Amino acid sequence: MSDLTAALEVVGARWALLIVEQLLEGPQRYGDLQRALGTPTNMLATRLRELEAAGVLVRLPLRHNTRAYALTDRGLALREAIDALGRWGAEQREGDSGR
Amino acid sequence: MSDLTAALEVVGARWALLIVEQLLEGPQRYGDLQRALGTPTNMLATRLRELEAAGVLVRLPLRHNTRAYALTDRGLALREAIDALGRWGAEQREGDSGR
DNA sequence: GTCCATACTTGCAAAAAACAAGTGTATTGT
DNA sequence: ACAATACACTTGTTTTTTGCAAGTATGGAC
Repeated sequence: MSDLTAALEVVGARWALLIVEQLLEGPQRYGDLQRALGTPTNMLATRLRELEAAGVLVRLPLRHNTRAYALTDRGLALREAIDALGRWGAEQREGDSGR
Repeated sequence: MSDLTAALEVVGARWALLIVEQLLEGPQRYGDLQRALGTPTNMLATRLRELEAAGVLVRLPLRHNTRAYALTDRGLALREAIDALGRWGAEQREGDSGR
């Protein structure tokens, strides 16, 4: 199993990288993520559970029954990969006319 | 739609990035990819069609009924992102004992 | 106590992926 | 000429994942 396979097992599922990208802007609550990304609520709940289990993020209890999701060091370390993919995606769109 | 979303629309599907990673080592034939990655054959065919349509790779006819798949410039430009994800995946595995 | 917000869960349908088997074309061996 | 083999796929069918809609649990605010 390659290093890339190992990475994709954790963040290869749909929505996973988008959730991490959103959290790179700072800790956010469930509803914030949902509104920002448009993720179906059951998928968001599932992904957050998996990413927490993988040590990418943690739940921080706020007041009442609310909590914030925040990236761990491991999660923050995805910034480089996310930026690289984002740059590629941007280049992609520049030359769209040709396709 | 963010740049990351644009990128994931092209290479976010299962197997897509693994196929590109494999082709970073040079043009290869269908059977080579299948053996190297263990991809189900119908999925491999589907992904190759999609990646070709997206301009990530091209089919090069060899002799007879064989062809090689080779990355375009756009495909080669994924190297940075793949390397970054691979490095993250490798770090991930170093600290596995804790989970 | 009623209303609202937040953070989910549950049930079901649709889409995607995996598995298994088969097809068409050319090549090699006899 | 004919059988056996290689290559690049396609075609069903089952299983898994995703999406949609609705409902539940908890904690204030009024």
